[in-house]
Amino acid sequence: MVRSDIIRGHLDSIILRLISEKDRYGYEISQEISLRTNNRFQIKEATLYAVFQRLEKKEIIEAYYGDVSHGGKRKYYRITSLGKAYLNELVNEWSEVKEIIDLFMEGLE
Amino acid sequence: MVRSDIIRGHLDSIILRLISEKDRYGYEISQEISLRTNNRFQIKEATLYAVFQRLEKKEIIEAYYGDVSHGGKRKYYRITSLGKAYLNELVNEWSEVKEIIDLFMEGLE
DNA sequence: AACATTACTCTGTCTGTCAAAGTAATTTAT
DNA sequence: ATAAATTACTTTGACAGACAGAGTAATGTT
Repeated sequence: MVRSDIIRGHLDSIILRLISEKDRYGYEISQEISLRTNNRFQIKEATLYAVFQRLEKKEIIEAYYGDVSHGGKRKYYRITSLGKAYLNELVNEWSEVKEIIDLFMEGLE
Repeated sequence: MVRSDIIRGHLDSIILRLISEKDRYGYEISQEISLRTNNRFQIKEATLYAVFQRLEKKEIIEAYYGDVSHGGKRKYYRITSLGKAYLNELVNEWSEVKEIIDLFMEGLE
């Protein structure tokens, strides 16, 4: 299980990526992250909803209410065009971050 | 220039790596980071000295005073054996983090 | 003498993450 | 039928890491 303070700062990217594939709701995203990472990383509920608030405020995502199929009322999020541009930036930033940190981590494995 | 909140959490790794090469003092580390990253990343002074305090408290590094060659009195840091083990963990953690984030970022470049 | 550079320290602030506790609806087990 | 589990979202308060800004002090340059 990876420490969350090491993933810190990349949550926007992860969540945005999932929403960019298709509209999703919170609980679904949390499940999907656990699934895709094989439980090597799990996002905490409080964190997830804090990210939503932040991204919605910046108009990177927008919300609408969906079905009440299993349990509580689902709140879906879709990515805006601003959000798509932002995600693109984040992807580029990630390659640069990898390069930079690798500069220091290489030769030690 | 990479945002610092995206490097956040990796500063211990970067700094420890530099100290593990040879004993170093703060100002030197700050210069070395700028140099190696070609100014794509610069550590802020306040942050650097905060990292030192944290790592010293955990007995991952230890300090001693050195020359007063150019300007202020230099405070050198060396890595402890505990620190070497810790750095090793951090290196492994970094490969895992890369894998995990890449899971989400791939197919978008 | 004045200024730039080297070198470290401290205080207060901001932001992201999270634990904990709560609300509410639906499904499953007894 | 009803208790328990699961699905689903929200809010509050706390904590840790990063940083701006201001300060101290010695040496080197003009």
